[in-house]
Amino acid sequence: MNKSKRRDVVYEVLCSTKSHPTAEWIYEKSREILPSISRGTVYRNLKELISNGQLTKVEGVFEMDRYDADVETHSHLVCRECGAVVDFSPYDIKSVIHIGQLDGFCVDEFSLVYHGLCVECNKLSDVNKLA
Amino acid sequence: MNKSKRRDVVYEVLCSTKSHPTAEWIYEKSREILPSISRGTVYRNLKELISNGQLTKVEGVFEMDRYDADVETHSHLVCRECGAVVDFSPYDIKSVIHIGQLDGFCVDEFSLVYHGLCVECNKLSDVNKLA
DNA sequence: ATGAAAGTAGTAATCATTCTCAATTTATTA
DNA sequence: TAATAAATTGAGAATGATTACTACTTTCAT
Repeated sequence: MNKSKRRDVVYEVLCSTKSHPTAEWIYEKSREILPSISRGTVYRNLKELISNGQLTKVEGVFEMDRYDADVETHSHLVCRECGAVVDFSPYDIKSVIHIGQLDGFCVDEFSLVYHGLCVECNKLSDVNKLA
Repeated sequence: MNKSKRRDVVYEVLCSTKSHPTAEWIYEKSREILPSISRGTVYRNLKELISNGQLTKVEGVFEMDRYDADVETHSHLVCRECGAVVDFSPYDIKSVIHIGQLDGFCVDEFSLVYHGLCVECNKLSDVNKLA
């Protein structure tokens, strides 16, 4: 990866917020710093920074993709009304569901998705390792 | 809601599987039963069935929307390789993360999103109730 | 049976995202 | 320091899932 002013700006803009912004928001903010930057460049660099492990896409929160420079946490509190997305470090799901409360949020729904390999695909990947 | 053959077919097609299909898949299957049904009709009826509480959109799993006639469960196991989506009734997140195993799946990532109202919006909705 | 409301097919429009490509910038090597 | 190869970019076209529109059909309460 060569050095690139545009990529640096995209990354800095994302690091400057905890709001889990959309690509469009990142594009607008980046233009305040580099007015000539294009949407395509923002999208491309977001992708490259993801492959490079510097940021992640926040899935399952809104229709639009959202990005996060915090590559560690994977849990979020989402306000249905104003759209605020707040990071949360999350394990005790039982009590949250029971109490319906988390950090002042009134929680009434959750979405939990586990990602991995199913039995079949796991077998196949073992075979491929041997080959 | 009037009765509608198309809506019934869309609903039956979705009920016939546990694979959490896309709208396109539902459209193809529905055409096997009613060849004249259109994509728009499938999308519209999926939406209406959702408002009517008969099915849900599965969020945060893939790029495309997926639908599920099981309106109760909210947790899924997703295979990164073949795309299989398996229902799971899910609370003990800690042990899953620790063991990395669930129903034969090799789990290496999860995504947990809590939905609700933030403090501010909760206050506002209280105010509105009084008014 | 009849008229209003609900539903539909087909197609155009939308809109976030990706792709294309000629031009520019960066890195490498002579 | 050239010169060449590789990476990056802007602008705009293309994509593709979903939604909107519209003229026509069906449903249903009276």
